[in-house]
Formats: sequence, structure tokens, C-alpha cells
Amino acid sequence: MITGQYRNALDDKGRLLVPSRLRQSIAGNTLVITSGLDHCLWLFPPEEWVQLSDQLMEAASPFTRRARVLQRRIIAPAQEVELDKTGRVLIPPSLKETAGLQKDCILHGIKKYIEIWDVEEYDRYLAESEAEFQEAAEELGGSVSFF
Amino acid sequence: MITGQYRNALDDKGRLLVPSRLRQSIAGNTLVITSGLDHCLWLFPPEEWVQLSDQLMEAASPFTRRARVLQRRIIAPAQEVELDKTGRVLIPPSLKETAGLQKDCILHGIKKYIEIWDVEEYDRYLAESEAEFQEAAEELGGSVSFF
DNA sequence: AGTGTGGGTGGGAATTAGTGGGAAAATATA
DNA sequence: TATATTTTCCCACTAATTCCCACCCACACT
Repeated sequence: MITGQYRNALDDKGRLLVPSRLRQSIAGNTLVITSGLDHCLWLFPPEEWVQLSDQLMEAASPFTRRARVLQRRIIAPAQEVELDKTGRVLIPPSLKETAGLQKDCILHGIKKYIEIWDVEEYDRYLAESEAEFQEAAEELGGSVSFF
Repeated sequence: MITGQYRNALDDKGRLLVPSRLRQSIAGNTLVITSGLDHCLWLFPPEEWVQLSDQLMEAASPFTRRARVLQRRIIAPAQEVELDKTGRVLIPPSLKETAGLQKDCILHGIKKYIEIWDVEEYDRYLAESEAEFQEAAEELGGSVSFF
């Protein structure tokens, strides 16, 4: 299972190290990177990507506006990337730009995939989503009990 | 059952001793640490964590805002940590930062998991939550009786 | 008081992770 | 075809992490 938060830096060539902890829960050297929600990138093991993209396509005929939006924003930008010998992936320039990546990045392991954020972007997101988080947590109080 | 309040110090390498009393109620050497509510960390035995995270993930598609907030704040920061030979865990730097841990920490045994607070942070919380505590206690009077 | 036991703390050395940069290969440009 | 530019691959350095061991202190027991 992919978890943990990490902070690594993009180098001048646009390469980003996938933390070794995360690499350990990934089989193989190939990943799929695409644009995610809230201005971040998603990095999937290929199998997971197939599952997700299939689901997206299923719900999506090219003849509904909504479907086309999803396909263009999530499916279309997807690219295969390889881990190099030291465990870095080259972030495609177009994606680097969509996510506003500068230098320092935050990586999130979310069970089955990885999210990549620009540090400042993520700070902004944290601040902006604080109220919603509190609400969501409070709501969980009703349905989630520890034991 | 995990109980008691303890005060231990983080060392320079970010290691924190889990008090032996608490260790005695934990099977195995692996724990899961993550970011909790109100600016503290939660430390779970793996089984307990699975229960909780499953409940959290139940309603969680990456395509709803609220689910993403919870995933990013609670699920993503979670990491497995090992107790070393002397019973310490290494607090991952990112979590150390989110919880504002300096040196002296308070550990709370809360039945099935452990909370970790920075001392000053906890004092502040105590002061700040005093009124709410009184209210909550008063309310309980209606429904809880000892005998 | 002396000795033993166990809990808590600190630190050194080996290893690995993370970062940067240079050379070779591939592609584009004149 | 020669030159320039980008991309890919590989190596090397530094900083951080991990593993281990040693110490100190408090308490209990003799």
C-alpha cells in the first residue's frame, strides 16, 4: 500500500525523485502520470491507471459535454513515464506547467496512487480546505466510530 | 488496553520513546502513525488502523471534494513505523512538522491508540478547550450515570 | 549502602537516499 | 554534412537515515 507524505525537489531537468519508501510499494519501473484534481498531478501504477481510465470511459460517451470534459482533462494528458536508475521520473513539461510545479514538491501516497503538488500550491490548498476538513471530520463523528 | 499520560522527549534524530507501559499493550513492533485532529499525531496498532482507514475510505472516490480532503489529511500522511530495540519510533519529518513537535511531547493512551502532542501545543489546547469541556461534561449529566 | 534490573536518552559509524552534473546519443537546424 | 540543441543515461558527491551500542538514572531487592 502506498502511503506517507514526502517533500522532494524537482531538479533543473524536470526530474523528480519518487521517495524510496513509495518505490518499495510499486512493482516495475513504469508509471502513468496525469493531471489530477485541485491542481496536482496523479501518478499511477499502470494497472491502477487502466482501472480508473476504464471506469471514466465507461461513464463517458463522447456525445455528452460532461464526458468530454473529463476525458480531455484527465485521460488525454496521461503519459507513461519510466523510473531511472536512481528512482526519478521526468515530469513532462506540459504537466509541470498545469500543476504549477516550481522546485519543491510534496508527494502524497494515497493507497493506490501518488499525488504530486507544488509546495506553495499545497499550502494554499491546506488553508483553503481547512473549514471543509473540519466539517467533514465533524460529520464523520456521526458515522465513524473507532471501535 | 492503552491508557495513561506520559511525557517524553524527542531526541535530535526525531525519535520518540513509546513508554514501556504503553508498549506492553501493543502486540508486535509495527505501528502506524498519522496526523490526527487538533494538531496532534495518532499512533495505531496496524489492525486498528486498517479498521479506521477502511471506514474513511469507504465513501472515498477521488472524484468528490470531501473525500479528497480526508484522504489528503488523514490517509496520505499515514506511515508504518517500527519500534527500535529500545522501543522508540522515528517520527517522520513531515509529521513532526504538521504536529509542531519541538522536543518535549505528551503521549496519551486512548484505549486503542496513542496520541502524541507537543507539550506547549497541548497546554494551549487545554486552555482553549476548557469551556467546551465544561459544557460537554454538563451535557453528559443527562445521559451518563455511574451506577 | 551495594548491586541488579529496566526504563529512558544520546551518539558514532555504516549504509542508503537524494541531488547535481557531465558525457554520450539522438534529434533538430543551418 | 557539419553544427547546435535537446534528451537520455550514467556516475559521483553530500546529506540523511538506519543500526547498533553505551550510558545514565531511578527504583527495588538484598
